[in-house]
Amino acid sequence: MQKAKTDGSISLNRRRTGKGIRENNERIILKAAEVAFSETGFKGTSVTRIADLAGIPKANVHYYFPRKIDIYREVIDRVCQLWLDAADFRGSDEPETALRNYISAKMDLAYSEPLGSKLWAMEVLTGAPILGEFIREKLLDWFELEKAQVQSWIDQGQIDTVDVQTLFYMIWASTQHYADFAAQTAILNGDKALSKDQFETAKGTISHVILKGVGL
Amino acid sequence: MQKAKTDGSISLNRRRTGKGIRENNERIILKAAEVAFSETGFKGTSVTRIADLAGIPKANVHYYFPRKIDIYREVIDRVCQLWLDAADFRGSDEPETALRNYISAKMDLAYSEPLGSKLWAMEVLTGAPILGEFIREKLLDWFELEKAQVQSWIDQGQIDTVDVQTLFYMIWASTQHYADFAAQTAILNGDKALSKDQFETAKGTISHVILKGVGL
DNA sequence: GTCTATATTTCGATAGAC
DNA sequence: GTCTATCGAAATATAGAC
Repeated sequence: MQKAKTDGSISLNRRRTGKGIRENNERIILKAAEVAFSETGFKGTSVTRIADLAGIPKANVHYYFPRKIDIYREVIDRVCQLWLDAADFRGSDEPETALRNYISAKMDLAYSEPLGSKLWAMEVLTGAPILGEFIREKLLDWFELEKAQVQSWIDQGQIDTVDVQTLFYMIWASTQHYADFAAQTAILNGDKALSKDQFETAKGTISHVILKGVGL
Repeated sequence: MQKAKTDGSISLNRRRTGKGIRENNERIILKAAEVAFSETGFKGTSVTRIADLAGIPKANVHYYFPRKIDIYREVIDRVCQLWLDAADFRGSDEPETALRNYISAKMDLAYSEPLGSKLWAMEVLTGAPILGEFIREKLLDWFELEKAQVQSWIDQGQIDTVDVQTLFYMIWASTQHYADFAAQTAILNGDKALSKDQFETAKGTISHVILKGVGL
């Protein structure tokens, strides 16, 4: 979350003079851009909107990031990192623990990083013009390994015979739904964002259905 | 799909002279707009883009729909109709049949109307500025009835005790994933759109996991 | 590093000839 | 009903004074 600087110090929101200015302003801009892009996508977001959200003159935004696409790439890069840092199955050989931990980690991520999830969804909806490369070059290999693990559980009779890809998509879709469709779930929840307790309840039901659903 | 005219005839893609021109051109524009809006959302879509997709001069698009928002509302209205026309649980008192049919209907809809699903997702991602009203006024009531049906199954011990809202969200998310995240599933499928057979396989696994997951 | 002014393009929408 | 031309606003991006 925080960026280590070369001198070892950490820049937070506090404005600084000297060397930290660029780093600090870049972070503020990227934070604002994450909000804006997750709301209206790349084409639908103006640099003016990002500048306003960041509380920085538009010209300064261009000073740090010459073109809009430069901001977008940085923001998407961070989302890719979030995905790669998320839990995977390789930490456990035991399907019940592995699945439960994975679902829990994905739900926690949807709760703590909803903007990242929404950005991912927005990118894929628009045809994954930037994310496509990442999915092809990094996620694909990761996916093959994870699928192999689940397939081995099936081959050994530890879980039911299910389509492995579909199982992953169910977990991804169900957990990310709570970030991507938050506007909808809020309305259906009486115009109130879901509480942390409701997230935990949802996590419990998703875990129950998925685990029991594959025979655990 | 086809619109009945007052004279009883049907307009398809073929250009006509006389009374059918407006209706025919409006349909062509709406079809193009559905593609464009589902890709880049309302703000991110230009009237020029819609006109180009429709193969109609931009000025003509404005002749039929004075403002961009007029096109958008029409397209969203159709999506709302699709949702309401989709299957619900009230056709069956028996949970296994009801759930299986509902999942099947939602998967068929994701396959046959992916643009509608993507538009819905795009709208909700952008905060549901238009859909919000529909969700509040129509979907909410529908949802309460459906939830009550599922809750009665739980109360009568026909299915496991799960969070009913979460169960619905799992079904919606898992089925709509195949439309909304098609760009991603295609890449993970070797840069090839999923076949009808793969859709059926996915439908089978989703049904298996959901039904068994709630104790059926 | 900041910020006003501005160049250039694109966009939504309209006018008006045909 | 069609379509060229265009207006005014908004958007991306840059220049240049401070």
